[in-house]
Amino acid sequence: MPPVDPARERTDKHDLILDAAIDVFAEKGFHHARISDIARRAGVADGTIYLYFRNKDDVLLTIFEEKMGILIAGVRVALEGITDPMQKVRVFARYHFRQVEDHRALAEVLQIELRLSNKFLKEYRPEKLWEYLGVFATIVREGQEGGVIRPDLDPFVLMWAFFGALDEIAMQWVLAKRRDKFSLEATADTVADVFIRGMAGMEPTAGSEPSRPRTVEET
Amino acid sequence: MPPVDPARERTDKHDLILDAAIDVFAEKGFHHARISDIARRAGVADGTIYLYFRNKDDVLLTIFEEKMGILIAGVRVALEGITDPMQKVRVFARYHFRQVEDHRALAEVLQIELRLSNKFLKEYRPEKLWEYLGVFATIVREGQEGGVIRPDLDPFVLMWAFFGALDEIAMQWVLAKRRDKFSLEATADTVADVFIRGMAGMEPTAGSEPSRPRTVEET
Amino acid sequence: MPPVDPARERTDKHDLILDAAIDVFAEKGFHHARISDIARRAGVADGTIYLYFRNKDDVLLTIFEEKMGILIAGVRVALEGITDPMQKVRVFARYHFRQVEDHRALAEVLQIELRLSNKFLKEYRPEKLWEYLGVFATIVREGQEGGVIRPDLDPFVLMWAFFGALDEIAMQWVLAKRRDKFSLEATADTVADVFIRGMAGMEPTAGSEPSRPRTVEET
Amino acid sequence: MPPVDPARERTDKHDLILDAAIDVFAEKGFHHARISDIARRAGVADGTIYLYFRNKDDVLLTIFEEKMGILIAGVRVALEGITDPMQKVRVFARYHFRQVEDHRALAEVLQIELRLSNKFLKEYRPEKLWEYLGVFATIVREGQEGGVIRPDLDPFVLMWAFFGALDEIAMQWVLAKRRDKFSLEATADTVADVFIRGMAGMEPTAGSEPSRPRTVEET
DNA sequence: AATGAATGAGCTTTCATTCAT
DNA sequence: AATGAATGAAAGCTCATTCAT
Repeated sequence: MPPVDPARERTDKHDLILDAAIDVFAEKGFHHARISDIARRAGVADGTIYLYFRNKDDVLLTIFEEKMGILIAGVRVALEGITDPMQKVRVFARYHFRQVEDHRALAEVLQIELRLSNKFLKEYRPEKLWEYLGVFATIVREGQEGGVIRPDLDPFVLMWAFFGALDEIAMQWVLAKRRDKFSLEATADTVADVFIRGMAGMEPTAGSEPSRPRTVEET
Repeated sequence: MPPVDPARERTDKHDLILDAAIDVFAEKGFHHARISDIARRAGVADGTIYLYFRNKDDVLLTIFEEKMGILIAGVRVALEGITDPMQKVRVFARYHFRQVEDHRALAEVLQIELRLSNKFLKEYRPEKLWEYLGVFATIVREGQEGGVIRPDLDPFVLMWAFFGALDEIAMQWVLAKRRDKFSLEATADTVADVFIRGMAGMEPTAGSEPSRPRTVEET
Repeated sequence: MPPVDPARERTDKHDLILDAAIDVFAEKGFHHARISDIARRAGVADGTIYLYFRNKDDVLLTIFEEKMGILIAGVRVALEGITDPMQKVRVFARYHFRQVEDHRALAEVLQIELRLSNKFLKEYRPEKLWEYLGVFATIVREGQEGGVIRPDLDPFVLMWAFFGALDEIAMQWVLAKRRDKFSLEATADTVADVFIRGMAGMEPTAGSEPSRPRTVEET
Repeated sequence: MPPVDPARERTDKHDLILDAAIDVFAEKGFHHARISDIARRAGVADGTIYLYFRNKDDVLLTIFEEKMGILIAGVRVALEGITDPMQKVRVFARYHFRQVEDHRALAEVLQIELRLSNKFLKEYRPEKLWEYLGVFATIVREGQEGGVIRPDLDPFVLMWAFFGALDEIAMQWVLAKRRDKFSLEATADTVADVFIRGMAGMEPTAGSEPSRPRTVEET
């Protein structure tokens, strides 16, 4: 008699390995993580990992692909029904930090290890990251079309800047020895607030005119 | 001045190795870089590297320590004589990107490789990074004391957010296949502008108004 | 006769696997051939192979045993009715090369792979090979008794020499990129001719004189 | 103070490894031989082997190249001053067997393991083997020009046949449990004798005319 | 009988580090 | 100080074999 649901069975082991890998990668880093570490934590034999993944790199990439897919779906759900772009920015920030808080190990892996891949797995294009960040870029564009965000700002620059801000803060939170040192939720509001005001529309503060920024004197 | 001075001689080889290491790390990544690669590029024997550095990690850490020291000194010089905190923010952003542009290999190493070293992240305290960013936190605090930055914003959160924004954009610039795809200088202004407006108090001080940021020529 | 007979069924799968193994061994070599390759080519599951054979070595050995058995039976049939020992030599050579030509993959396996297995060489006694070659030794002995082959020649030495000659030429033919480069049949005559003359007694019997060997069309 | 002769020093370790490899390959076969086996026997570390050879294959190929070079030089010296082609054949056979006798392990490696490479290292052309055998082909051609060897025999076919005969006998000698079971020297004479007579020239044995060889009846 | 998912031992190769010269 | 040959630990991956179904 076969298992109740072989597909489910397979999925279980696949996921089992991925979850073990996330923990191990987060703990020791991708390069220091051994396949045998992942296997042991997943409760399978070393060779079994190669039944589900081509190699160690493939494990990392699959983590990225699958987990980012969930993240993207999640942020879309979180934004559903919200019409105010500025409110969307706040929700995005909070959602991001919520995920970091709930999936600390995953956050570590995605933040740090993936950059390695991004750079060294030459052929790999992190489409999923672009898709996730594209959600933010779309918010910005909608805000610009709605007149609440200045149209002269490049959505892509804002996208990277916003993500970089969130990412760096998440990193510091992850690295912090006392994890409760600061509240990610409150921080989300701070960051969202600064960006919202910074991107905000055409009504410039009264009585001020931009100064020419001085050129930086090179050292 | 003849190069006979032994101390000078030593320093020369020390720097020679570090500069070679920066190039090699940037090219192949820390883990794929071999000591023999560095030695060959520096024109010394493999063993010689161990006369100047404890091990491979030490080479990376020393790069960080020494180069961040220079970076810190440089940003202080760049900010000298500027009194307006908002202007300082702009200068900081421009200075940061100028360094990235002028020292691409170093930027790659500091941005990516350093984060990869778990040793670095979990045991090593990057005091120099804190010192560099502390310059920005001080700007914020001065702005708050001067009433041009809202006092309810946490300078540390702003510091990490600002650095994260700069860092992420620098990363994208470094990763971009066509390096001239977008102007880091214009982007510096955009990011600084958003933060300046975002952090601004309700009663703006004259001269703190951002300049028109130039639009990035497509991603 | 219906194929329902279980014994017959078993034999079918047994042969199916052996034939698949011959192809795979010839293609990739014994060591590079995977059990799963053989299973796939035979259209059975990996595990099924272990129902018919003890292990991978056993597959190779069984190929040898069974195919050599057929070879031996075949050469005996080919020699049937021939009385002249010298003519038998010629027939043997032609028969051998005909088999190589008709069963190229099998020839490759028997020639090359079998020798590689140290197990085969040092623990296994290739009785079947001795039996096959024994046919030739018998021819020689009969020739010596009949006075057409010099009695001072050791039949075993001649046996190995003759087989070695045939085998080496077959190997070159198998390895040749252009398989039609030379005719194995003509070469069979040349080799047989040299051995017949070389072994001939001083007072030749009529009819033992070799035919003109055809010249090989370039190497 | 450097070693007396660094080149000599290097050569020593190079040769040390090759000689160890010959023994190990002969004992366990190429595929079952582990690099660590070779290293242990050579008295060096595993990694040292990779300072002198690219990989395991390269060790085998180098054995072939270098040892065949010596073999070729040796057979030429052995043939020096001999003018009679038939005598040359005898000397060649004796020389070959002498080498097998004196370098049993090497003979095993060259005979068996090399065929694997020959077949599977697709790009590899065993030029040295052709060069060695070419010496024999030349003898045949000279004999044909001198009228002592029938001109209708293809020198290449004879070359492979002769080598195959020697090789097979050498193999049996190597495999024989009682190594003194038969004298290679006497056997050399037998084989040479058969070939010499078999190849011999235009004076056919009196009173005999070649019969048409019957066509082999296929099984 | 048949399956094929799972196992885990086995081995080549790399490269940071050492140390005799 | 400098060299660079030598070291040897370490680990990713393969694949013959097993066994629960």
